[in-house]
Amino acid sequence: MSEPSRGGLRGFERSLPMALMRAREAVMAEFRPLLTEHDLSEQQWRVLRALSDGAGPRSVGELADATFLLAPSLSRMLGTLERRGLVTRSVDPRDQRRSEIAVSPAGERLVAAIAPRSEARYRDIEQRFGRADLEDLYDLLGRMASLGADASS
Amino acid sequence: MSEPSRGGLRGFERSLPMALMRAREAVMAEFRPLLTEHDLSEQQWRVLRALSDGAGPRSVGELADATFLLAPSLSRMLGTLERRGLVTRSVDPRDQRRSEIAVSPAGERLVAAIAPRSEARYRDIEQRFGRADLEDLYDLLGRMASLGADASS
DNA sequence: TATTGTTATACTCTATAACTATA
DNA sequence: TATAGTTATAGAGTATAACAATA
Repeated sequence: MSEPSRGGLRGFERSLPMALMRAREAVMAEFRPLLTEHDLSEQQWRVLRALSDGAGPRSVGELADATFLLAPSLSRMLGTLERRGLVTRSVDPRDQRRSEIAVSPAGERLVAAIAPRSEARYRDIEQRFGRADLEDLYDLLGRMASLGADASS
Repeated sequence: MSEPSRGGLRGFERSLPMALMRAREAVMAEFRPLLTEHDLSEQQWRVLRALSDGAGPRSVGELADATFLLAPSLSRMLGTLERRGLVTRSVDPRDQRRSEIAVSPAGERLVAAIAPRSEARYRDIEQRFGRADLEDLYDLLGRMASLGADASS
């Protein structure tokens, strides 16, 4: 039952990055219109979402790690979001090299405006996909994400 | 057991797009060095991989759908890959508006050079992750990808 | 001397629209 | 008149390096 070899390479359907991308695209198709409506790119939404996580302000570096954005991209984007009044930047008093990034009240209102409709989409997905299967998926994805965490080679 | 509401929004760890992205980044971290070594971007590799799928030549539109690239991006990229001698473009005789895109022999050699090391990474992932769990993951991802296929609303 | 964040630079990809040539 | 592909254009993100301020 192993895949036929095509130049020694598995079929495109068995490419793990592609399988993850196809699933992500299908999910994003549910959410993207919501973001477009509020003039937010996926990346900008990742930043706002990370900052609304309840953990409070974060440094640029921490935010970059959490959102998979490079520091220079993030730095420029924070300028844009700051000019739109959605986030604030302030110097960390304990280490003046650091910036503390936080969501502004206007940013919180924007997130609060999107949240209920986002959650409605989640309920819809959960209903169509099945709650238990969704839990399994989160579990497997979490394990896959931490695969390399202990790689020694 | 439901997540605490943060402005009505689930925590960042329970974001499905982010869970998919974290998993994909972890997987790509295994493969990216291999591509960089051969001066291929992720997107270029997707195209070569799709074309090496055993199904033979494809139109630009079919390729765009398969790789999640927009036609203009793909069109420019095919020019690059053609100049590098990795793909060929020829007019479909039955419909002269269409281009038939195929991998060249040099492209096949490049894929064949990458394939064994790629497959070795897969074996490593399968070993660390577990074969059965990997099957489950593929299965769930496939179902998630086809979620919207029958959406009526 | 190392780290944090920003700026500089070049390139790739995204996204939309306009255009060419076929159908 | 519609479709397939390309070209044009603007903008956003990726990636590296260089830089300023601070530690």
